[in-house]
Formats: sequence, structure tokens, C-alpha cells
Amino acid sequence: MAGFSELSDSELLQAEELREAEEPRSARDPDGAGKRKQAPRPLDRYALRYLCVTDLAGQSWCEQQAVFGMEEPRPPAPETAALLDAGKSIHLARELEVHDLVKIPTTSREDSWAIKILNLLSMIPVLQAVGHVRELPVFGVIEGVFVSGIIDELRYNTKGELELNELKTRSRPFMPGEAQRKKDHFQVSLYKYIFDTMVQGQLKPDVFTNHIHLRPEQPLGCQLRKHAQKIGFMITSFGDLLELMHLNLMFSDIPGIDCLKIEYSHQESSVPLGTEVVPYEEATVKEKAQYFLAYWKGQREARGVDIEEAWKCQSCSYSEICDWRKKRAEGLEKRSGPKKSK
DNA sequence: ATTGCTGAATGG
Repeated sequence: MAGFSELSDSELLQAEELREAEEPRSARDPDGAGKRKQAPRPLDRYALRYLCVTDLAGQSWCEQQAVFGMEEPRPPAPETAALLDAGKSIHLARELEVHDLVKIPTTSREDSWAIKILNLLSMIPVLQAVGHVRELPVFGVIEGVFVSGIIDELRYNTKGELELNELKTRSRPFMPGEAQRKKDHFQVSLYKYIFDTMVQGQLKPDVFTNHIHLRPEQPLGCQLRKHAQKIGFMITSFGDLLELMHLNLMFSDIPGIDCLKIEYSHQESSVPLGTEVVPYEEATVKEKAQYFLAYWKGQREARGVDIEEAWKCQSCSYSEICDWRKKRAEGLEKRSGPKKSK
């Protein structure tokens, strides 16, 4: 509590958790009413109005796993959970080095989205003045799908370039394998893609109303308005904020990201393991995004990993219900040929 | 919509 009460001019707003009673998914459609004409696209089936950057990155690891994660979320295995927790607290500690967290009560969906947008807007002048921010939110539309994410760290380096830095902490003291690096490269490339389009002024107010179905006329909560005012935004409705956001991004004079870096470090010893400079290939990023989003738009079936990456299944909590894995095993059996002839 | 609708990322 005490840690969160200090206010500074660079603070991160946080939606105060208000959990409502959860409704089981099965109770939503008690079947029978509407006859199915066509299978809905996965986005609609899971009632997803947007995807996160890490959802797409997760697809790069194993698409089938990412899909299971949406249809029946399961907690990770205990030892993985410990790893994630360790990673989380390291990230939080780093975040607190640069700004405080402030809890803001919310009463509407517009309020919670307003918090994310205010966080973004409040970080732009800090980036320009201090030259360094952490946990910067990004929003954009890729292939017609709204995508949201948070950039770990953004700074102007000694060369004056705008540099993205993503910290990855590891349990074992060496660099990750190819599959993991590929996933991480895609993750940071997506951040750049979204960030660049955002500062080009492409994040228009109607993106939030059309894709997320937020109401511009919705008045923002009192505490939220007070806070917005403190960081220089006089707003009453959510639409006011959207207009301000668009103008701010258009005229903020922020360049695109020049340089993408991933820093791997050992969790226990915090020994740096290596830094990867990720070459940004826009065409490749677009292609991959298009391929992964095609699944969510119902344009193709989900795929699991190929036999070469079957080792991933060992750390997957869905391995025993995965048909892709089963079919792959069956196919392998067939191909292994007539070993025993009677 | 009758009603209702998600912090993202954490690591492998």
C-alpha cells in the first residue's frame, strides 16, 4: 500500500482489480436456439476482440498450444510457474526504478482502456525529456485485427537512436535455443511494427470504437479524470481521450524504433548471457503476422509443432489432450514400416 | 446483444 501512494509526474496507472463473478463458458449458450450455419471464426468463438503481442509470439512457439490456452486456460506446471514468478518480480523491480504504480478504481471498460492510453500518453514526454521509459503500451491493427502489447524498455542510445530493449531472464545460465530466439525476435519485431504505425498517427479514435466496441460518449470515472488532469489532460468522456491520443501521437515528433535488442540474463545470478540485435525485416514480420492471424480469422486450421520440435511437448500442459501430437505419433508409427512380419 | 466481453507478460 505505502509503496503505491506516492505520486510523481511519471507514474504508471493501474486498474484496481475488480473481479466479477465468473460465469462458466458453457452457461452462455444453452444450445438449441440458433442452428449453426457455419463454424464461427476462432476470434468470435472465443469472443476475442483483440490479441496480445505475446499471443502471436506464443503461436510462433506452438500454435496448437496457443489455441488450447484460449479454449481452456490451464496453469503452467509448478516448476514453470516458479520460473515465471521469478521473471515477473525481476521485471517489476526494474519497472519501479523508473516510475511508481498508482491504483485507479475503474467503473467501466472505457475506464480501463483509458488507463492504458493515459499510460502511453504520459510516457511520451518522459521519453523525450529523460530519454528512457519502461512498460510502454502499444496498440495497433494488423491484418484487420486489433493487437495490444507492452514494450519492456525504450531509450535513446548514445548514437541518438531510439532503441527497444527486451529483457529475458532464464533459469539456466546460457543462451536459449533457436526456437525460443525466433519467438522472441518475432515479439520485438511486432512491437516495432505497432509502435511505428502508432507514431505515424495511424491509431485513430475509431480503432477503439470499431474493434473494441468502446463508447466514446462514456464519461470517465471521477478519479481517472482527476488523474488525467494532473498529467495535463482535460477530459470528461472516453472520446475526448481518443481525440487527444490521436493528436498527441501525430504531433509528438517521436521517431520510429531504430534498433531492436533482446538481453538474456541468468535469473539467479543476474549474469548477462548475451544480447541479440534483431534485424528488422518488415516484409517477414508482415508475412508471419498474416500467417498467424489467418488462423484466428478462420482461414486455416491450427497447426502443432513438427516432429523436429516435438521436444516442446514435454513442457506443455496440454500434451495429453493434443490431437496434433497424437496424429503425429500415429503417422510416425505407420511410416516406421513393417517391422514385424508374421 | 436480452445481457456481456480480457491488464500483457512472465519462460520453455
